[in-house]
Amino acid sequence: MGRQKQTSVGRVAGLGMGELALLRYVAAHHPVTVREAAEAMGEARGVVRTTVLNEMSRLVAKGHLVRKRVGGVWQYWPRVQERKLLGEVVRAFVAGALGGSVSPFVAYLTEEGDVTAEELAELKAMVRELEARGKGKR
Amino acid sequence: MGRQKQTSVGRVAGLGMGELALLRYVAAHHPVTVREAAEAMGEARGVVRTTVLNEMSRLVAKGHLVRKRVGGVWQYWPRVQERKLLGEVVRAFVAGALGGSVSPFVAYLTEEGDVTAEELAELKAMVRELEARGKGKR
DNA sequence: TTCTGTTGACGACGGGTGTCGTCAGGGGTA
DNA sequence: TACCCCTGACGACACCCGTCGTCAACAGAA
Repeated sequence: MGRQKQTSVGRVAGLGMGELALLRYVAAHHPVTVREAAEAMGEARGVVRTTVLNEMSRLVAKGHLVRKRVGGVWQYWPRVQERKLLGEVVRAFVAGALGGSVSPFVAYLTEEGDVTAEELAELKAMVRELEARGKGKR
Repeated sequence: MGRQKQTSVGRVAGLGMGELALLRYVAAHHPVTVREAAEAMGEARGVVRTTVLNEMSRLVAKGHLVRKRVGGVWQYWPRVQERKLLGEVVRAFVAGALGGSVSPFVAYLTEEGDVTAEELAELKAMVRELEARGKGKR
């Protein structure tokens, strides 16, 4: 699949799209070497090894990744759990792009979100709890 | 409220944070003149008139805003409804930053989303419908 | 008509990201 | 030991976006 410009769709919390994609990959497959990540990213985004290497360095510099030398090669780990990371990302997005309102998201979910069974169960539980507590505001 | 660096938190769908904030403002108050927008943005983000003017021009160039000369001044309108715009933004975010999965978002809602009563009702309806249809996947 | 404040069009700059190419080390293998 | 492939560290560039400053065109007020 060919390269794409992919300039600025979805930057969040001090991370660019490329960095975020890479970070997600590492979070899902750690520990990871540059080679592995480069291959995955190469396939997913069509980028070269040095690009990935650079991004990983930046990620380390930004404190999102940590690395340790193992057998002559560096291996990378995410600094925080993926769940936590994405939570942060979502929070930043809601605050920054949506001005703090979750309505657009709720609308999105309602209209076309591919909600899995687990997610549905989660939502159901949330709805039940919020209703019980009468926590819905305004 | 002071200025902030606010470099890259939340870029989406070919729009920067500043542009998006401005676009939201216009969508919520159209028709709007540069002066009005500049005052609002000046207060909200601490930016100068020419900055807003520039952003509005870019937004026009990108096709997100249209303008019409009224009494010697340009007035701006959003090209699409705010609801549609934000839907697009959310879609881009989910696809780009979350890799297509809405889980992080559901988790966010569950944990700390300030869900209003209307949103809660919407979610409830959605849950009911999805359950009825057995549409939850996997 | 002349002066003054308002508008817009441009042009600039700096930083952050995406993307590479190049070059120097290091480890095995002939 | 001499060579070759794999790794990383750097340095470079192009773009986009946030932010301004400047200057010319205009519309009223005097």
